[in-house]
Amino acid sequence: MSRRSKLLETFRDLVLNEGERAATLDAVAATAGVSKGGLLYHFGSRAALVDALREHFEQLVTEDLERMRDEGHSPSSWYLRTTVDYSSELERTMAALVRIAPAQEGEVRDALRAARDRWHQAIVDEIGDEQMATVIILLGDGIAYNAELEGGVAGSDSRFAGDREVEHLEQIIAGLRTIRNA
Amino acid sequence: MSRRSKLLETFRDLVLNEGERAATLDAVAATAGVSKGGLLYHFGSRAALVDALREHFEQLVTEDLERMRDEGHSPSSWYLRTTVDYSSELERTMAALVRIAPAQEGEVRDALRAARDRWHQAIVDEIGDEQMATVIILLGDGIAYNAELEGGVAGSDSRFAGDREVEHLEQIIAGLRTIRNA
DNA sequence: GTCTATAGATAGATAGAC
DNA sequence: GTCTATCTATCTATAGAC
Repeated sequence: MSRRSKLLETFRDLVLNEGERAATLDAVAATAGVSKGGLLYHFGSRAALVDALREHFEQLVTEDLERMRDEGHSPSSWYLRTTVDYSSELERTMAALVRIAPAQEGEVRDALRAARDRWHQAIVDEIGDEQMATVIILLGDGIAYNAELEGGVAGSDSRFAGDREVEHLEQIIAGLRTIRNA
Repeated sequence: MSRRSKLLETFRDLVLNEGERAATLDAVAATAGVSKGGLLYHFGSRAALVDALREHFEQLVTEDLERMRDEGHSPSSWYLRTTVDYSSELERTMAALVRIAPAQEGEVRDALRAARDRWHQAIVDEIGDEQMATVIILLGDGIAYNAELEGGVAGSDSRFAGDREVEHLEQIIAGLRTIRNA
């Protein structure tokens, strides 16, 4: 991994683990084992770190949707199952952006909204039901929220954000679609 | 409203509107129209502001549950309908605590978890179905997440967090419970 | 209770050596 | 590309006048 990527990952993890306030240039540099000058060579300002994180997120979302399509996954199932994997790069990057969004100009929030709408559309295309698609998106957001509350443990079997929970959700959604299609 | 309450509210709104990073003692004092010394008389440190916000949240949750019970509301419906009202003191206080949670000791996260579990239990007591109760909690969390993404507009008719959306959710949940009870 | 003044630490960022 | 040194602004917090 390039040094630049390593620094961006360190920034992201500090935002997630210690909060936006603790993710200072000093902290990023020290955690990544580099001097502040070294960090500032790759990212000329703190805002540049945020920008790079957003750009990385947009790329990850595109890759996620491409992979979903190329491997022929069901969008609704794919969305719930990838959302629950809080250890993935996509989920961690998105969670970090959600944290810092209010302090940023509109671009970060725009990127988050755009990603949500792309997933929503993919699910609508699959199941042809706007409201059910919204339910699935909301459930995914709820899972992510609760995963964060538990400290973001990957593969957790928490009552609110575990693997088993997703299986229950899928059964419930399957039941729902049955009655709505009847 | 007491000056102390006014200052706490200002801190909370700064966290929500500008982010944790911008909610400094200087900013709180200036926004509330008081000097920094005046602020520090009421809250001896920044940590004291966070503590007071958490205590206020715990009290609001208790009042919310008492009101729900005393007025005889359906817990699942009450939860979804109060969650969508992003302008309420409870929702704003909770959202602010979610923002600052990672930077805090365990107490803030404990309070958030405890509140979630109290609402979950109330819904389980109503509908007698653990998994459906979890679905309702997750939908509520998803609504809150999306309300934040839209800037927390009260009474919004957003596709993801509006009043009409909650009516759809309630119809869907009602349908679900019908088939699960059959 | 509220203020001003100020201390001491830390923030983001620049300059220039290597 | 990475470092040290340093500047300036801002942050939390204290002291003490009113």
